[in-house]
Amino acid sequence: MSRWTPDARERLERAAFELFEEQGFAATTVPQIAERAGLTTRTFFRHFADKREVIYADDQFPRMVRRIFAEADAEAEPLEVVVDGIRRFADQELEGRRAKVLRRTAIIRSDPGLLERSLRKRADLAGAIRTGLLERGVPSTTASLLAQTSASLVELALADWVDQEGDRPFGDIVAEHLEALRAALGLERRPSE
Amino acid sequence: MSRWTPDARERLERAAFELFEEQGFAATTVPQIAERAGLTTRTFFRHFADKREVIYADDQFPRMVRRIFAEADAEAEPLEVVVDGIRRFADQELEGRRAKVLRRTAIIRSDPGLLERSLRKRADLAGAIRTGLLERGVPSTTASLLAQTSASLVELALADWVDQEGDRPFGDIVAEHLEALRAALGLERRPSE
DNA sequence: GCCATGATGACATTGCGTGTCATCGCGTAG
DNA sequence: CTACGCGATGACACGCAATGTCATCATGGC
Repeated sequence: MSRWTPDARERLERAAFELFEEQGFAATTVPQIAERAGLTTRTFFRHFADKREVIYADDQFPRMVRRIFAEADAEAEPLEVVVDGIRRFADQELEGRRAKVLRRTAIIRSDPGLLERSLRKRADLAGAIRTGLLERGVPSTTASLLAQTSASLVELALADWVDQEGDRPFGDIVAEHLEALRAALGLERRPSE
Repeated sequence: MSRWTPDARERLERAAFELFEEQGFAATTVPQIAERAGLTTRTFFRHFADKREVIYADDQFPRMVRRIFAEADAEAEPLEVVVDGIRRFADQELEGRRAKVLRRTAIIRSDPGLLERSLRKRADLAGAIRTGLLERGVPSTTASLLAQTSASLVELALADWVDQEGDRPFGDIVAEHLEALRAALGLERRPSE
């Protein structure tokens, strides 16, 4: 095929994960990652904007949000669109990836800089949901609040899903947290339909 | 007094704000800030962990959270404690600072790195609220969700308060957003549609 | 067979952030 | 009054992240 083996990006990602786990994020230099991947430092930065981004190389949230709004029932309530969409996506795509998510989470939790970056990913998720809601005609303030709420639910549910002893489905955890939030806000549960 | 003029930190903060507004955040170097403040680069980093932190030198949120829980009615509902506390603090301390908040907000919005840092400040706020709620005996999940919700309300209300044409009180905006969120989450009262 | 394209290498550069030691005024013990 | 420790700063060196720029060279279309 090419002059170069064509999986440069994947090799960089693999090398980075390995080194971060072996030595820690801060102690790993970009030249080290590049060397293990058989590439140069400059090439690393052609594939990833900075050293932190390599951790999110296979971030699934943008794809999730696109699918959620692409498959959404036109009649459904805004929040149901998002929560049901999250559940469907998680059942199909997240449950089989627990090991990889665990690896990434452990690395992120070990470094303040990566924690900060994960907050940007959370904000990006909220922003994408907000955009989707706006396109459905949801008013701006409501869209922002529901998007932030959805991101909070995902964030907290993901942490619980990663830390749990058992194997409760991610979607169930999200749904339970939503009910807990409704209760804390003083709202009644919707009558079953 | 001291050998040195005793307001090094304040001088650094002033110099940084000026230079960020004159040249932009990215185009301003730490040596420039230090020079304008009559200090050295090394001293800058003794007062601020990094170049971004200088923007938050007078961050009021930690103090706000301490006061909220110190003055909280022991009987009040968790969410009311937080929202009422925010309103009281904002009425007393925020309304007079709009000009300064506007300056900071403009700088933050101009730079992706500062936006990312502001997300950490939001997370710190949520974490502090969560801790306060836990100490009041609120269950862990509820405390996390209410803390995230409170942080979202503050974040969005602050943006609206900064961008507004008029001068609606910050506390009123928070309260309105909370009602909007309740409406968006409470699906049980829907006569039609 | 020639050339545009695109990915990579090689090299230089800027600036953030840190470690380390020296300096020097101040307060305090003796 | 002197000596000493303390604390803030200066001076200097350094590693590394991140970017700009030009060269290289296989591939695929013409």
